[in-house]
Amino acid sequence: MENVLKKITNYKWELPKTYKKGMKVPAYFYINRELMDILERDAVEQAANVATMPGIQYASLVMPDVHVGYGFPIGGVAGFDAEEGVVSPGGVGFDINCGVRVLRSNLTVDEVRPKIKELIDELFVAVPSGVGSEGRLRVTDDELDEIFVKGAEWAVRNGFGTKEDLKHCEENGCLEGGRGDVVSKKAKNRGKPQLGTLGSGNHFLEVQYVEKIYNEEAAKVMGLEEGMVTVMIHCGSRGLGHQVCTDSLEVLNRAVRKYHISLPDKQLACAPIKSREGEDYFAGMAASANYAWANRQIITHWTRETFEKIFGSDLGMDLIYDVAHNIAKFEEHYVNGEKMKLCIHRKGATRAFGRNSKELPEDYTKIGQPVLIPGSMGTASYILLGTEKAMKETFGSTCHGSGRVMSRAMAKRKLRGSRVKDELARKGIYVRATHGAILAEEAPQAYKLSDVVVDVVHNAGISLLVARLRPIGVAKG
DNA sequence: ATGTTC
Repeated sequence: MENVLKKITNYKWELPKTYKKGMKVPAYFYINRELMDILERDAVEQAANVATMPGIQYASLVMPDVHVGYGFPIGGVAGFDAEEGVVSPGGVGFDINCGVRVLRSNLTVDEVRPKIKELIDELFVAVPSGVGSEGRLRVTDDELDEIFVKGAEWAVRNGFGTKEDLKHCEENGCLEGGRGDVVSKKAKNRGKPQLGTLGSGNHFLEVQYVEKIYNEEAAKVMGLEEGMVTVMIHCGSRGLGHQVCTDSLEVLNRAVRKYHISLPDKQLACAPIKSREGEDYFAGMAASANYAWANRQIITHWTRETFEKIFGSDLGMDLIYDVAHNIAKFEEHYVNGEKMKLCIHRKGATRAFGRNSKELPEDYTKIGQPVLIPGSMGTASYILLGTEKAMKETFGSTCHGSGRVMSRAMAKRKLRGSRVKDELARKGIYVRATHGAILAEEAPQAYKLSDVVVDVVHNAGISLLVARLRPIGVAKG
C-alpha cells in the first residue's frame, strides 16, 4: 500500500483525496510499517469511500487496528456536520456500544492466583454468556423503555452498583436521545431476556493484574499499582443492538434513494442527520447504547458479588472507567480553526479526550480520559490516556483493540480449542468457555498484537500509555 | 458482533 499512502510521520500516513473520485477529504492512517504490510486493500477502499459521504469534515480517520467491516472499516472514525451531514449504521457497527470497563481492587495477583479457577468458574455462572444466552433477570416492557432512555443509571437505581460508577462512564453511562418507540418489537424481544449477559465472540470477562506502569501520576489518580488485580468487562448490546442495526439498514437503504444520496458502496447506507429516518436511527442507536451501558453495569454488580463471596468484603472494586467502542454521538470539535458541532462515528475506535475536557469527571480532568484497550484472549490489555493531540488530529479518538488477522473460519480450520486452552494454561491463564470452538476463533494467533497497535497510538501521540494489564483468568461465551 | 445462511 506504500505506493498510494503518503508518509507524514512514521506513525501517520495520508491517502490524498485525489485517490478516488468523489473524496471530499483525505484519509489519515495511524499505522507503522509493520502494520502497513498487513493492511487490507479493501479497508483502504472503505476508508476512501467514507471520505465521499455527505457532510464529512476534515478526514476519514483510520486507527492501527483497522480491518474490513460492513461499509466503514472497523477502526474507523468519521465526523459529519451536525446540520448538513449524515448518520450511518455502518459507521457504528452491528454491536452498538460494544465497549469495555475496568475495575480496580485491593487484591494482589499473589492473593488471587491460587483461587483463580474457583473465581473464574463462579464468574462464569454469575454472568451468563454465549450466543443467545439469557440472563438472571427479567425486565418488563416499561423497564426496557426506561433503560433505553436512562442507560446505566437505571441499573444503579435498581441496586446494581453505585452512583460513583456512573461518573466513571463515558457520557455518564447514558447517551442522550434514546427512545424505545423507534425500537422494533423484534429487537425488544431479543433484548429483554439478554440483559445482564456477556455474549460471545471476542467478548469476555477477564481477571488481570497490573504488570507494568508507564505513568505513575496517572496510575495513582486511577488507583492503580503494579501487582494489583483488575477486572475487565468487554461486551455490548447483544441481540438488541444487532436487530436495531439490521432494522435500520432497511429503512436507510430506502432513505438513500429518497434523498438522492450518491454512495460508492450500498453498505454505507445513511440518511441526513436532520431527516426523520436519520433521527429515528440515532434514537434507536442511542437506546441500544444505553442498554449496553446498563448491561455492563449489571455485570459489574455480579462480578463484585462473586469476588466478595470468595475474598470477603472491602475489596475496593471501584470502576476506573467505561468506554464505548461502537457509537455515534454529537460532539464539538475544531475544524480548520473553527468550532463545529459534528456527529462523530466511532466504529472499533475509542474516545480519547485530553485533559481539561468538560466531559471528564473531576478526578480525570487534570490527566485526561482513561482509554481502555482490551487484548485478545491471553494477551495484554492496556490503559492509556486521551490527549490534546487527539483532540486536534482525530476528533479525540484512538484505537480500540488488537484487530483480527485471521477470519473465524480460518482460525477454526487451523487451531484446536483444547490446544489453545493448554497453551494458555502454560502461560498461567485459566480459561473457561462455553465450547472449544470459541477458543479457536478467539485464539491469540487470530489477532494482531495489541502491543503493536498501542505502540503506534502512543508514538503518534493520540493517546499515552499508563499501564499494561496481564490476564490470569478469562470467562468467555 | 449475531437466535453464527432470516
